[in-house]
Amino acid sequence: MQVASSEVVRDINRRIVLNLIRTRQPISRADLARVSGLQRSTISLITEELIGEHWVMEGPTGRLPRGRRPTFLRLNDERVIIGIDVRPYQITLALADVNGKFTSQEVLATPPDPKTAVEALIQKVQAMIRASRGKKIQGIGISLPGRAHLGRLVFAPNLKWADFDLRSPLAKATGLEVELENAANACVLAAVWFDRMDSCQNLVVVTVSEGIGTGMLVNGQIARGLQGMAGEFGHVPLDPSGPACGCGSRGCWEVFGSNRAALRYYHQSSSHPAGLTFLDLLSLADQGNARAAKALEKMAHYLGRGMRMIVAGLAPERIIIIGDLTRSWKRFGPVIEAEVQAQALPGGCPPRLIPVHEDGMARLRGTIALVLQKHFGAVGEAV
Amino acid sequence: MQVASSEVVRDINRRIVLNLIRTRQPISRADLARVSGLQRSTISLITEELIGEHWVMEGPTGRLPRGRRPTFLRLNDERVIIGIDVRPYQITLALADVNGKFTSQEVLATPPDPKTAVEALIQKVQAMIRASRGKKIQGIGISLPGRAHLGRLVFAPNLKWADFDLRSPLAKATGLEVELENAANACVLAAVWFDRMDSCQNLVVVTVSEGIGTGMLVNGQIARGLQGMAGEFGHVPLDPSGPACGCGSRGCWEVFGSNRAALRYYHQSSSHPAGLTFLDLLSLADQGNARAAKALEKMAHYLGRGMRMIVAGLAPERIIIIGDLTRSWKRFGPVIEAEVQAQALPGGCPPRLIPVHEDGMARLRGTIALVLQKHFGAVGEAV
DNA sequence: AGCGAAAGTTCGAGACCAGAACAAAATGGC
DNA sequence: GCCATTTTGTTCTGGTCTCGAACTTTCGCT
Repeated sequence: MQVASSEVVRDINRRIVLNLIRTRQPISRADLARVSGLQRSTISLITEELIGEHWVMEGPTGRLPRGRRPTFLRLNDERVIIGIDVRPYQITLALADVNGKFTSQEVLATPPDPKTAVEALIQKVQAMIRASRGKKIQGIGISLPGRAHLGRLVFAPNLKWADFDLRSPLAKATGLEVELENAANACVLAAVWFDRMDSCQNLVVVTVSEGIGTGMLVNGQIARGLQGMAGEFGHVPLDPSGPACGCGSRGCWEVFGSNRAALRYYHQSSSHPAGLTFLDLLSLADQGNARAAKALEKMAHYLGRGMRMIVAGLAPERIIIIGDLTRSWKRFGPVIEAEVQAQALPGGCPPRLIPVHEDGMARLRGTIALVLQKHFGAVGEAV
Repeated sequence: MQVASSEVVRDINRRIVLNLIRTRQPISRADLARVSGLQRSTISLITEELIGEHWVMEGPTGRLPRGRRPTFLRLNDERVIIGIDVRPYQITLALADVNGKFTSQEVLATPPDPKTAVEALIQKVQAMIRASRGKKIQGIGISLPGRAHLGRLVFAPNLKWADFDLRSPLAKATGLEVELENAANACVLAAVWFDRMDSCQNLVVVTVSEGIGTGMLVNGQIARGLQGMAGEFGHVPLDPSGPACGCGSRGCWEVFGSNRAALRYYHQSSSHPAGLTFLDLLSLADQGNARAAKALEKMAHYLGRGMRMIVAGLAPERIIIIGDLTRSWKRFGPVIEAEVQAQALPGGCPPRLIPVHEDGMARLRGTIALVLQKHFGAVGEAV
């Protein structure tokens, strides 16, 4: 029940204008008025405010067949954001401007416990703050291989960290706002904010690596559920008598459809030296190894089968698939597509499957979006 | 990109006030100011407007230990809504006021084709309009055993109607706005609007009868997905080698967890005259029939197993279960609860299971809410 | 009757947007 | 070179809305 006043009107329109500048830059005030529906006078006042706060800069003047030349506006790239991608074995820190363009990046090994991790991060971030003298840092976004709620890491089986408050110490030591988000959700944010998918109100990201993670956009908002635990489709049992899963159950989707599952299928059918990676398996299959191909096909089949839950339950417009398997999409695509098509009920149309290569940037861009939405996102919304 | 102006502010506050009156009636202007945070002066202006439009009425005056007596405000029950619940074998029409209190109700057999159904409905509705002389009808809400999109019925396997535009002819003939909604979603709306569950932002309704339907509230909004097809968890295969389902797949959740499934389990283990209903089966079990009990337990087990998709995927705060099975909750509750508990991952807390007896009113109240949300719901939201 | 207290109203100030009028800047024809 | 035309961007007025203070009304209590 957030009551509205005049200032709310300005806040709403301000965010609309800021977002239009973000997505259409460079753009003139006159064009902003046309595309937003606000009066030119109002646009002038709002942009004046935004320029005064260094969110927006005046750029070069344009050129038209007739009339006064427009002065283009664009986002001020002096405002930067720190993105941190925490993964089981390495942590990446990066600095990006508000356009999501990265300017620096560094990597460190993931410490075994969260306390030393936070200490290391504080060191690195403070160094970045010193290095980026002059540029205004808007906040820190963190992507996690698990679930965070109110700043605390509450569930991260692949990271062997205990329940820990990550936000407070970082925020305190750096004086910056810190936002935590699940990795798959971060990928959703990246898609919505930087891949021009903001027209799509219902999409799901499925990340496939050691496990399977899902991030959901429902009605244009991230679905987080109670304590941020929504999206754990990876731990739904497809076969309760299947192999044990790290989560305590048996036969979870990720036990059958993850990279690890494919390796297991392969090792079952062929005794091979351990230490084989999933990328090795892809290579083997491409070199004509029938057993490797069979293992991958089995994995693809189960991946598709699990996705039926998502297709039927959420009816998303698109499903974005992220993981090393996209490197061999010719192999996986048709199998998954067939399962998804099989799920399409009469009347509904199946989602588009979009494989996205894992260059490690999706999550990082998501962390940037995480901070951006605080300033650019709709008013009541936590996107 | 809906731009804001002063009028938007009034619209927002107006809806807030209207909703506060709805949920807390009778309530004085002073209390409205206190609870909303708006100034008393503002409340006076808004309530004056609402009284002028006959949304709100002044009621009796209250009594306080000291000071001037407050004049209570309440919703004007002259504004009424027509709710229609379409089910495979019967259609219920009802008239309710804005408080969701029903004043009349009538039933007709479901015609075999949508065209004659619409004609019959038009007749009935026009009669209701004539009968409710003086009262202002706000619109028509319709609950369907299937999915509707843009006024067209697009998926209704249990109703044997083809794709058909239900909205236009009804709206045209009656001059009223017509809203269509899936039955499970209608139950969600009923819970949110009339059962004081508006504090709960994430809940799922599971309806169990011939099939299994689900309605989802995500971030306080109904999740409809592309073409309104979200919520068809009932047609996710739990076992792809299971019995065929009406949807074309095999081994869907509803093939294992519906009333029909329990009857099948029973008939497999004991040759009994056909024509046995699910309620009969419940009675048999209560009378000590071990095979009936076994069949119901199997159904309960699968119901719970399918709910793991919902628990893991959506992490709702509550799951409301509607259907005849709630009459024997002592039998079903523990089995389902066990499965749901098994799905709770460390860090997350499992949803509360709430059995709701199927008195046929949940859907009807949902149809009322469907129309109410047009006037009472948040601004941009389609709840 | 008079006082205190609470409800409800009135009124001026401030924030904001719409729309019209205006100023500025560029093009092209004469 | 000059002026009409066109487009951008600014200024100003009027209207809507909320806030907050002052005010009126209507009770109970002494």
